[in-house]
Amino acid sequence: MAHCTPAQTAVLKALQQQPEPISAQALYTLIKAHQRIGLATVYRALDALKRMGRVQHRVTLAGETLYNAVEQDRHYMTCLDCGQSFPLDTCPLKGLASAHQHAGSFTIYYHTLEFFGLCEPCSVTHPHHNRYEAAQN
Amino acid sequence: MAHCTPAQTAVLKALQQQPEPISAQALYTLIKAHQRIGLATVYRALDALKRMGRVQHRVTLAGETLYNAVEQDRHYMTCLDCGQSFPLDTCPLKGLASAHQHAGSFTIYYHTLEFFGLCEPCSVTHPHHNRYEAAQN
DNA sequence: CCAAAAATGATAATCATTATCATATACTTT
DNA sequence: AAAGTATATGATAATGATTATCATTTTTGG
Repeated sequence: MAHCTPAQTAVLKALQQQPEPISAQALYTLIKAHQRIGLATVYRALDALKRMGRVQHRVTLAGETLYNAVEQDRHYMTCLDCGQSFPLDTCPLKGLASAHQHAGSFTIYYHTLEFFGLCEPCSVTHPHHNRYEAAQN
Repeated sequence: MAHCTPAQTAVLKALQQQPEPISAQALYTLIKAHQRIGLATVYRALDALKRMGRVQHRVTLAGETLYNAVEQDRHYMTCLDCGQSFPLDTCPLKGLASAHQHAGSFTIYYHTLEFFGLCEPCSVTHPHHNRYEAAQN
């Protein structure tokens, strides 16, 4: 197997058209509206595309797995309190050459990067001081 | 609820002693050997600690969820072919001030960062050229 | 100390994901 | 082009990490 199957192509193209990361189930529903495809096939295609370095996944704080095409290099700041993810304007690794091709003997296709903390509204409700040190005990 | 419960403390301390990220199930087995604790409690403690910013999770390519204490700021390069994760020596965001405290109005507690690609042995078996462009079709 | 609230442990339930298997499709050989 | 072989697919059953449930225990606050 050295090329993309029709199903994998359909999955990749659908992902490339998504404005936001999407779940496997939602992707299945989306594609199924236009062509015959099985849920298992969507999962298999996603897995294959992941291993090809074309698709990446991110698991949210709530445990949901979301997929996106790797060329959509998007990063988020996720609030630990309300769970909202705020997209960053640019990739923080922009200036880091090693992030984009090689690190030592390792060939890099893509990276994942996310920040976790408190958004402004939540840090007012739950001041940094109390929360962080409370967990220290 | 403004402080750490005994179970949460046990979970956090166990995590802080782990040389590597660990699964919830393995953590449960580990702690249970020393004290009475339920599996559901381990999961609840992990979730609470995650929301407190003390614990983070990472989901491997194989779908396994691993947890670590956030002070163990470790990053990996993961091979898409063999699935092996190679730890980085230092945090690539070391020089990025915004990564460690504030980004705009967002208070940052921790970040996750991982690179995906091919390790040297696998890139010999599966040259970059063929794999990447084959998926372009 | 006591009532109320929160956390716990055992275990059943959930559901995203994967395994199974018959069939379809793609690839290779004749 | 046909036949043989290999791979992928779709429907659906199975899986297992994780969460819900509930009686009980522990913690909190007055």
